[in-house]
Amino acid sequence: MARAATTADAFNAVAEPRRRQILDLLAQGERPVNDLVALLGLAQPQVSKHLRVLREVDLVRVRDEGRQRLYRLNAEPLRPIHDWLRKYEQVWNERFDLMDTILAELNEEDSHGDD
Amino acid sequence: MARAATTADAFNAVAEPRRRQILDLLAQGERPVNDLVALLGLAQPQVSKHLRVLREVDLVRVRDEGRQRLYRLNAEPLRPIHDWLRKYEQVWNERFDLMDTILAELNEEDSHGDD
DNA sequence: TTGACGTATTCCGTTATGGGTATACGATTG
DNA sequence: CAATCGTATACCCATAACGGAATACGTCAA
Repeated sequence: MARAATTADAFNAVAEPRRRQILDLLAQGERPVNDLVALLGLAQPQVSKHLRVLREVDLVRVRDEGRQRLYRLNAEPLRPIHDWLRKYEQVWNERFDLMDTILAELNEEDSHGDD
Repeated sequence: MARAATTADAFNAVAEPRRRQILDLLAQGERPVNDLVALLGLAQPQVSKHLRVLREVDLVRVRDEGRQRLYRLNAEPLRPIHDWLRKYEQVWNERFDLMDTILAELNEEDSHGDD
C-alpha cells in the first residue's frame, strides 16, 4: 500500500487551493468551464480535471446547455467538514494557548538549561 | 512541476483521516505518542510522521517530559478553515439544491429524450 | 555504563496527484 | 458534410505523500 484514497472525499477535494477558488467562483452563480478558465488563469484541461474531482464528491453539479457545460455549486458536502470543525470552535475561543505558551517556555528553559 | 506543496497548510493536514483522528483524541487532552499508537492501532513511526505534519502547521504542540513527548491540540489553525466554510453555511441552508434537482431532472430528460 | 524504553528519522517502494500537451468527442454553425 | 467551438479524456512526467521496516537518538533505570 502507498497512500490512502485521497480525492475521494470533500475534505481532500477542498484541500486543493485551486478547487477552493473554483467553489468560491461558483458560489456567485452558475458558470461555463471557459469562464472559470479565464478567471483562474489555468489551462482548460486542468480546470476540467479539478471540476471532475469536485463532481465526484458532489460539490458541483453540471448542466448541459448546447456545447457548454454549466457548473453550479452544491455546498451540501461541506457540511460534514463544518460539523467536524465545530467541535474545535470552543477550543480556540478558550485560552488554552496561554497554557501552551507557558508550557512551551518551560520547555525552552529546559532545553538550553545545560549547554 | 508536479503537485503544489500539499501538507503545508491546515487544509491538507486535516484532509488525512488519521490526522483528524489524532486531533480528535488530543481534543480530550494531552497524550504521549504511545497512547496514540495504541488508540489508533497504527505503527509508531506512522503516528510520529502524522504528528510531524500536524506540528508543521501548528495544529499540535509538544512538551517533553522525560523520555515521553506529550502532544497537545492547538485548534487555532482550524479557524481559517472554519471561516472559509462559513460562507457556504447559508448556501446549504437555502434550498438551492431544490433548483439543482429540477435542473438535473430536466437534464436527464434531455439526455434520454431521444434514444 | 549498559540496557531498555519512547520517539523521531531515514530509506524504500508504491501510488496518485497535478501540470502540460495532444487529442477525442459532442454540439453548433455554415 | 465540414469546420469550429467547448469541454473531457488520455498520456507523460515529476514529485509528494503514505505505509513498512530498520535504525538513530535521547532519557531513564539498574
